[in-house]
Amino acid sequence: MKVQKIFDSFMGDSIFKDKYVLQSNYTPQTIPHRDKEIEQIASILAPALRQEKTSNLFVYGNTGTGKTLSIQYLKEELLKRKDKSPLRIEYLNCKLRKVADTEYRILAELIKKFGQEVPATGLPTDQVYNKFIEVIEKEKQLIILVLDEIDQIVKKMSDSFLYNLMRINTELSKTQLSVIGISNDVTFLDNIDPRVRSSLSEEEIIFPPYNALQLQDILKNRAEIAFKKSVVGEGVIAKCAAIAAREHGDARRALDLLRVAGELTERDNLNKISLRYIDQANEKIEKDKILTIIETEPKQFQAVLVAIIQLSEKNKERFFTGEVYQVYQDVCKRARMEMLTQRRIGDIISEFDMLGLINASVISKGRYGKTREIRLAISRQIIEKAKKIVNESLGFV
DNA sequence: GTCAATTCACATGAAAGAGACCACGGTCTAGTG
DNA sequence: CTAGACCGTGGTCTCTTTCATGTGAATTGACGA
Repeated sequence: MKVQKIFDSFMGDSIFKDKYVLQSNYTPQTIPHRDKEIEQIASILAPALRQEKTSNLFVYGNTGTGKTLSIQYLKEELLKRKDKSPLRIEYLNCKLRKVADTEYRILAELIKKFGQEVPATGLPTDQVYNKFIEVIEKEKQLIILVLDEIDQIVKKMSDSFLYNLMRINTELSKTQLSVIGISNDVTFLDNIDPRVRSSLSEEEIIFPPYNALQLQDILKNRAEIAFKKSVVGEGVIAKCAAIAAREHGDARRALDLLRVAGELTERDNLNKISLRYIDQANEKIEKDKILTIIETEPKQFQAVLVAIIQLSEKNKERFFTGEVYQVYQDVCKRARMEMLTQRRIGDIISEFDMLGLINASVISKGRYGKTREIRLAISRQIIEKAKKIVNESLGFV
């Protein structure tokens, strides 16, 4: 039986010793090549141990450069050392949908961390605000608030929330609050209120991308714990590192690559990861990412995607917003669904651009107007799969 | 030929509506003593 | 008398629509050489 075989191979020797080490939520003991940054941050945060308010800090760097990891590490260390001093460090990721992407929800989440509950909705925001202040003022303490992906806050709402947050110290009598903002987009500092900017980035630290050699180091460290001996073939780590280095030095990417390559190897019942599995892994990651995005997208978005795919199939490479809208209207008619306005479709298209499903750039065709030039950014094989998913979900056959 | 004005086809912004969700407080109802 | 059911009000949140304004260069058309 095939099933038995599959299970057998899982029961038998795995090439993994501890796969968890390669997952993104794993916190390693050491963080290679980040000593300098960690030291800098440490010296900024150190006053907290003496009950002094620390400067607000803005940490910037691409994804997978160890920002979050470093902060988490320092958080642990600080809390270890704090003795009885009333220091609290709260970490909050502002990107998590449905958890912390509005002012209200962030406050609610923070209040929850301080051990109180607020309803998910229904209260006026300023009431939640007051509640938050009340909660943190209950006892004298020093609070360091870590806001990961802080750029999302500004993107989704205005910067007024940050402004309030920066100002909140004036409303506090006992407690003091400092903020650490983590972002992978520096440009976001440019479009926020200068007052907020200057107080948020009292201190600024940049995490540069890892280069290929550093990535190799990181991978080696983890691979030793993650895999059994002599599982990782010649050059495998170097290749993972090279691919990830090409993509902005993203360590998370490199680790994913290694993990998926391992999984694929295991699935083929081999006990040594060879180079060709890295390529496979690279494809698989890309494909999975795109397909899950497509799958989870709402119907209207899928309809737009259908339109884009149809256009790219017949009408050569590039096309424009207006064309997409026309085909989209057609798609809607066939699927018997409501049509959205062109205004909205424009937004949807730019969201696709952000997701990386398409490449779109605004161009001017002079006399013939200004529009977005759109190109599908999905490879052929994935398109077929994507088409299937989307057609099914819209009820086409 | 040169130069500014024109014009297109949208982009981009702001505001506001619709519909879903929810908390809160007041009123009504039925069950209890 | 009281707990619970049932409303109405007022709040948030998301997705949209409506209205308004912006925009970059090909085209046009007037102008001067």
